[in-house]
Amino acid sequence: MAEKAARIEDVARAAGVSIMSVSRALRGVEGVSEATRGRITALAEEMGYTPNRLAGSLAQATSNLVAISVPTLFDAVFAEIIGGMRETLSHAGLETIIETSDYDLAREAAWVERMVTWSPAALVLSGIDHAPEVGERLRWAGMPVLQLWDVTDDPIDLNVGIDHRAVGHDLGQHLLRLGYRTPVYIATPPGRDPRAEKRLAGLAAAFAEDGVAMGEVRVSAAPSFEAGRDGAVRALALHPRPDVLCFLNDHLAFGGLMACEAAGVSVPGSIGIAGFNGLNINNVLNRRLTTSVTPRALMGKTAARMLVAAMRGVRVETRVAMPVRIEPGQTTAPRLTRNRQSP
Amino acid sequence: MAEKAARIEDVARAAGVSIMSVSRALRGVEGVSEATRGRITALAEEMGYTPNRLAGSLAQATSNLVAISVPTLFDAVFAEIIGGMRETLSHAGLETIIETSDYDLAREAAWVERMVTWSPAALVLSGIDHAPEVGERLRWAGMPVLQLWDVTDDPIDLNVGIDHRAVGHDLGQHLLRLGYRTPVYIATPPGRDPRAEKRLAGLAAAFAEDGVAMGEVRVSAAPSFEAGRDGAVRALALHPRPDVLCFLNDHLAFGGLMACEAAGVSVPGSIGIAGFNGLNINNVLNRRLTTSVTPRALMGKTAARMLVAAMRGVRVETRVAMPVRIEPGQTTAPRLTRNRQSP
DNA sequence: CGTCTTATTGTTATCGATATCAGTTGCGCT
DNA sequence: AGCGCAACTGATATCGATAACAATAAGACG
Repeated sequence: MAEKAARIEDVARAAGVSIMSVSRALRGVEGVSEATRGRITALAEEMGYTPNRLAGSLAQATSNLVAISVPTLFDAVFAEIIGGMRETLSHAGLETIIETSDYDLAREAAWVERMVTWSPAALVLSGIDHAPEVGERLRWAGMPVLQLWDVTDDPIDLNVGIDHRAVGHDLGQHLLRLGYRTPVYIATPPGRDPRAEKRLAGLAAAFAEDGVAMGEVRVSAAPSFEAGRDGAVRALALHPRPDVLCFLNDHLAFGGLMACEAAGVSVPGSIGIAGFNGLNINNVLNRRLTTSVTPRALMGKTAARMLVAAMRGVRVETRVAMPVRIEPGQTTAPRLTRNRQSP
Repeated sequence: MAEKAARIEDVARAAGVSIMSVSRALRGVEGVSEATRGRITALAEEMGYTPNRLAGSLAQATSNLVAISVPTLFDAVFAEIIGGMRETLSHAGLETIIETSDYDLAREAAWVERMVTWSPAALVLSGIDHAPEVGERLRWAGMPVLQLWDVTDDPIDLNVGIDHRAVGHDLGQHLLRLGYRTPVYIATPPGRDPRAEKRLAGLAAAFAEDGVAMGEVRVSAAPSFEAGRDGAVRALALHPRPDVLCFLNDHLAFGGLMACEAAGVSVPGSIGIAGFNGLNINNVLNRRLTTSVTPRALMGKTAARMLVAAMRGVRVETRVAMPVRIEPGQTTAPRLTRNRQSP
């Protein structure tokens, strides 16, 4: 029948001890003899007892929940970061509760407000740009807070990410070295993804250092394959025609690649294409995109480790900027010669 | 400073009423005059009071958490289903807590065991195949349970999904109609994804009904672009060479498409490619794959609505099988004529 | 052999809310 | 004026655990 779940009191009664002994025995806390601990553990197992987390968390004023906010799960990037965190966290007995903020800072702030009432063991936010009240609220909340994916000099608490501006700048220098001189940046409208704008700023700065101006094409709101395709179509119609298309990320870049192919524009023969993230779709493309490979799984793992350490009161390093490697497109080398000769 | 968060008692004291009045006022429960309710609400707002969910859930023996288990988040499919649920759930004031089981039934079972101690408002499982103890445990747990993505005649409670065997069967008939006679199924090893095996069963059955036998190629454990590519390479080496490659899903199918392209095998001129899911990568491909479009967002939304209704005690329909549409590859039509002429 | 540790176990208060039931108060009615 | 009922409001128990402290038992030691 619908037998009620066993409570700690039931186990205590069955074992003929007080509930405190059961509590101590099952948590592995000292204060019970090994003999009774064994007896209690066996009995609890047998009765199918699982402690009520709500009660336990309330009493301890802290739960085993790690609350994570990401902008979206549609982008494999955040799924991979979360995947990277997962093993370490679950190994430490922590559950993850995930929010997708859809790049909406107000929504993120409201979520933070709701989450703290769950007394999470730790809180993870994506990026370093938040609604003003968030930092204030969390700086003194008592739990470890980790800002992920972007880096800052003034983190709320812990911080693991990549320097998006530097990534953009590196890509710009890479493309300049290959001889590109008419770059266009293709992305969704600004205001949504601050990281993308930082990359653009770095990219534009790198080109500007060589006196090269960068064009911009902004497409529909959702960063999708289709957006990349549409952006590329519009970019190809520009005069003068760009010699390299820099996309917000690999998704858009792939859409752009397809558009170029459809338009009969050879890649990278007559136009270069650069993305961002190093998604594994690139591994099977016959014309690989130039991209910046972000260490997503490692970033997640590092973040999780820092969090677990911080929960235990250990705080070795609080800021980690991870390296990003530029992966050249498969056939970008030939351009170098050709362009050096005829700039 | 690190001022403690306001508790209900603080609000009560400030308003000069009992904590019960505050509780009633803020929950919108009847039993307080509109005058005092207004005063309390304003004061709570001003003091930045947010009720402690742990305490509230413990007292009510039910939380506002909806626990969702999916096999993986790397596959956009489950991210989209969750996305579809999200709006409806958050509108109803529910938080979602997500687990990725990595297709491991034991892990799913352990998670269920842990989750029920959080007194979730509802529980969502992916698929209908579970460890034996799971159904037993949940059938009498008191909370709504929804099985997602697959359908069954004997659900634990609620069920929304698609009939994978029928999907496979439909695809088989579709491909037969186009004249294909040497099909090969390319997938990861069996035992991991029961849905994929059901689709295969349906597919093979459809071909068998026309006396056509189907080949099978099994590749590395992770269902990735690379797996599809590798599978296609192996399939192309078979004798006789298959005339159509049916992949586990669109990811593998895309990898396969790239492999064919690289091998100079024209698609769909000399070989057909079929995937599953109707991911939007297909929208930008210059050679569209044949695929079965699964209504992922709608499925999520439907599931969420059924759950919310069930929580309110309303139980209109408990089983929903959603339609799946076959989307023909862009240029499969010509094959029809050609193959009919020379079978 | 009595006292002092130390290990083990139990008792009571607490976490921050909600449920239940017991007062109050005000008002309509006869 | 007296009565009854409804609308508010509050006091107390409860949810199922943990924290802090008290009590008991078992050795150690002089």
